[in-house]
Amino acid sequence: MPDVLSEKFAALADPTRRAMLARLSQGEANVSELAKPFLRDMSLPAVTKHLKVLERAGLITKTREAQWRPCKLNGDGFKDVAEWMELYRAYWEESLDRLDVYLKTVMAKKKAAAKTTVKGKKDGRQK
Amino acid sequence: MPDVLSEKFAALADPTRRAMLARLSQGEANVSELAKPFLRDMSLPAVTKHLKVLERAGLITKTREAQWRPCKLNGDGFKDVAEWMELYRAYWEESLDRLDVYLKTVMAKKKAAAKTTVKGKKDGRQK
DNA sequence: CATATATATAACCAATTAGTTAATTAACCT
DNA sequence: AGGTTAATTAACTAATTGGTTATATATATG
Repeated sequence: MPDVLSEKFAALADPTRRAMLARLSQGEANVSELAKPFLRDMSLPAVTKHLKVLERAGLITKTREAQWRPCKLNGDGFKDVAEWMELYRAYWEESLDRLDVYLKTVMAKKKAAAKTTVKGKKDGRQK
Repeated sequence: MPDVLSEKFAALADPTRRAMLARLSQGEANVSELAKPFLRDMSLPAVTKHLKVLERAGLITKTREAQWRPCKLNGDGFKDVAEWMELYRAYWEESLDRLDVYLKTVMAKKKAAAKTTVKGKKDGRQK
């Protein structure tokens, strides 16, 4: 992988790894703790590999404590991803606005329909 | 790819595709317009493939207009990615805070050092 | 209809990924 | 020293990715 950002996005493109991040957002955990929810689906070496991907991407840090390897989220590592996302905020918020507008129109129509119905016209056709 | 979010992150994990999104954030463009900056590095079918990845991930939409295929950003498609990122905002902002605190301490120390120097004590040692 | 332009598909290939099992390292505990 | 627990490394495999070239489709135009 050439650039940092691609490496991070690639690391995030896996539900197991995202679940691990979610777990780590609750606090530090060592490898076997992190592995536990996944050992039905995959082996421990697979978990080790996933953690290595997250570590190399700079999204977590792994330290040593006796035979354990406590991992924690590296908040700093999320910054450039977040920053990249910011570039597109306008676009998804715009579409939130559009949704908002759409919902308002729908509601307005429903209200109007309800009103006419109440008034006895009962012609609820749209369009 | 199983889940939507993984598909989106995977789509974003490529600098060519991110560049295409950047281009589309400036406005609609058809395939050959989008391809132009990359034709030194790759063929047109490669570009088509990248666009398909972005389209399947729901990050762009492609329409038809005669023999052209105008593409545009699908703002809506960014929402769930942004939403996922939000879950971690606290963590990267926390580390922004830590940086901020760190910088403030450094600055405070520098100022203090400068002050004592001005007062003629010229003992600028730190720590 | 013939041709040019814009784009997509097919068939293929090399590199990477996500997993496996088996073996290895490291640290602790009697 | 010997055993147990925690984690990693090695060697392998199947599936996916990102690219290729050659071919095909679709639309506009002379």
